[in-house]
Amino acid sequence: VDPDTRQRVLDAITTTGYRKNSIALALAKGGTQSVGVALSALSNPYFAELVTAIEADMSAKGSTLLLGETHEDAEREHDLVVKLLDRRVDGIVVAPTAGSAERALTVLAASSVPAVLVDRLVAPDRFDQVGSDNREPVARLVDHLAGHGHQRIALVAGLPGLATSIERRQGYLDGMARNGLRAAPGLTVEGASDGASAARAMARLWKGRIRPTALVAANNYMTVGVLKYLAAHGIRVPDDLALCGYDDFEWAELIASPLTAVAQDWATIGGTALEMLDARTRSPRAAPETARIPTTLVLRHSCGCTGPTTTEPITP
Amino acid sequence: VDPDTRQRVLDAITTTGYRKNSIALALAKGGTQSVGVALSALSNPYFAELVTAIEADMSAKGSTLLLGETHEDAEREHDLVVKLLDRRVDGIVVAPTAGSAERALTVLAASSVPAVLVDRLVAPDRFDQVGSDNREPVARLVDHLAGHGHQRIALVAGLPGLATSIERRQGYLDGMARNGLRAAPGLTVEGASDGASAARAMARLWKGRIRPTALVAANNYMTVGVLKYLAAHGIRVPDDLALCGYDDFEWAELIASPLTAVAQDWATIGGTALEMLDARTRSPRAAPETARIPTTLVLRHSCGCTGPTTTEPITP
DNA sequence: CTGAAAGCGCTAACAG
DNA sequence: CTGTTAGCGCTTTCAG
Repeated sequence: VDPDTRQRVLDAITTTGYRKNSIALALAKGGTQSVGVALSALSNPYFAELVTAIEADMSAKGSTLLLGETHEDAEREHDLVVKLLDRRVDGIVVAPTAGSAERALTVLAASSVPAVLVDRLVAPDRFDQVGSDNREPVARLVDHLAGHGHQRIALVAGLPGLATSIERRQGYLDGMARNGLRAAPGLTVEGASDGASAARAMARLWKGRIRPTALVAANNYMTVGVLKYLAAHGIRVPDDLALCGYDDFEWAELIASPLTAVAQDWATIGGTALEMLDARTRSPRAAPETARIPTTLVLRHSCGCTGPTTTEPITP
Repeated sequence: VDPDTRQRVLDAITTTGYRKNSIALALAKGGTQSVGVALSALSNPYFAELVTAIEADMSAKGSTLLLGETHEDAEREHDLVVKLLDRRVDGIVVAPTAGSAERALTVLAASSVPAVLVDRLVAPDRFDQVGSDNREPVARLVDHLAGHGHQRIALVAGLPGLATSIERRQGYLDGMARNGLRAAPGLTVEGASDGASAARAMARLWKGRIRPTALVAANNYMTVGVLKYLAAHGIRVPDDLALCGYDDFEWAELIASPLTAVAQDWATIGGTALEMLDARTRSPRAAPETARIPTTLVLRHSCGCTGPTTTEPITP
């Protein structure tokens, strides 16, 4: 370009206060430089980590994040996905709720927009997916509790139908089996993945026929619900009941008996999700890929351990 | 419309699998049915509550949320705001960082896009604003501590330059003054609004010339940082040091000594922000308005209280 | 009430 | 290397 003409244009830009119109740009060339994120758990603390990771990667690429909440409801999730598609996002990241397969995922699969499933990995054959390993970590929690001598180890399981709930429950069963322990039906109670229902589930468990001496809670909210019940009823951790949870959180070390938990690596999950979106954009017909991100076992005191906190990677 | 023609069109829509193109729609009629949110604290837990509230309102209106993180950096915040403006969002919600006035806010004010400031209320004359009351609640925390007989009450203050830090510090000064207490300079230490710096600040305080018997921490992260320091050094709460914090959180009741804290009403803040955006869209030239949302004092045990948790509204 | 045409702000493919 | 023109998919305006 002629340096003179260039300057003339640049001047015009500044004097006019010109700003590009991303809308017109998107219409003209197709491609909106944006990706949609549909989460079923906006209200969950770990959401912040995941979104932060995704946002960081996207803003580095000059792209924008469209965020929507599905409220763990297949219908709303479907509407959200359609809305995102209408907005012509370049890609979609979704943590599918129970029942997604018949609604949102069908629409997504039919569209040609790159999509990746996070956290709840329900369609390995149709979508790229990335999430934590769920099964082995819970089995390891059971191993650990069994190692402390516990035999009646209970599980407060998450919302039935969610992939994570199912996998973690399977891990519990694995753990009990390989430690020669009987996973009596009364030892498993179900909640709705939130604190209140976990507290109710805990009540049922405590009043049940076989009272456990140890317990694993299937996610952070349920751990909190259980802890609140225990605190309210003067049940001491780990003396009266040893406790482990899936999901670590910032305050886990500050609670009365510092929590032993499985920590997920959300930053890596978010980063991987975007990489997968990229890869799919480049080669749309490649075979779908599923990535399981390793977790970390954080041993504090609620399980019965004493001494300083230790950490160990869990490899599947 | 002729019912016959109507049917013909409807049929065409379903057979073609037609979907509206929001991009073209936006270009043609102007107005994108979207609002941008620029937060300096994506990583902060209360962010989830705020964003959830905003998202809920927006999705009810069929609008979409564009989310961006500013990393507490005026430059990045500026770039984000420009990007959002380029995308022709219908409105912008921003929690301004220190130094915004010269960058992002200038751009925003020059644009004709409705904007509202949340949390950090720095420009009452130029923007609509909504956030919690900061000053009186902290003063009330000091009142409460003084009521327990404390005289050397310390403050772990937040990042200098942030409106919230300044207001909360002022509240501390108010409280000390009206209880006839001397706010010795050594009793106030500054952090960067995060846990690690709060822990360092706490160390300085504890090793300082006048050791406090009570303390208020300026936000949730700093409270956590302080708690970690105390736990690591075997300092007991509230026996060795009584503690109160600004910001309540889910696990506050589960920590070793349940935390006495000021709870913000994020749902109302988010809802109000969107209402203000609406109002401004309707009447662009109305005078800027600032709303202060009342907070709640949650009395647990870390302050020295015993017995059940009580709650009281704080009116400015 | 229907069909055709112009234009939203931009890029891409052309002539000049 | 410059200037012009034709769309991107939609709404709006205007004839028919």
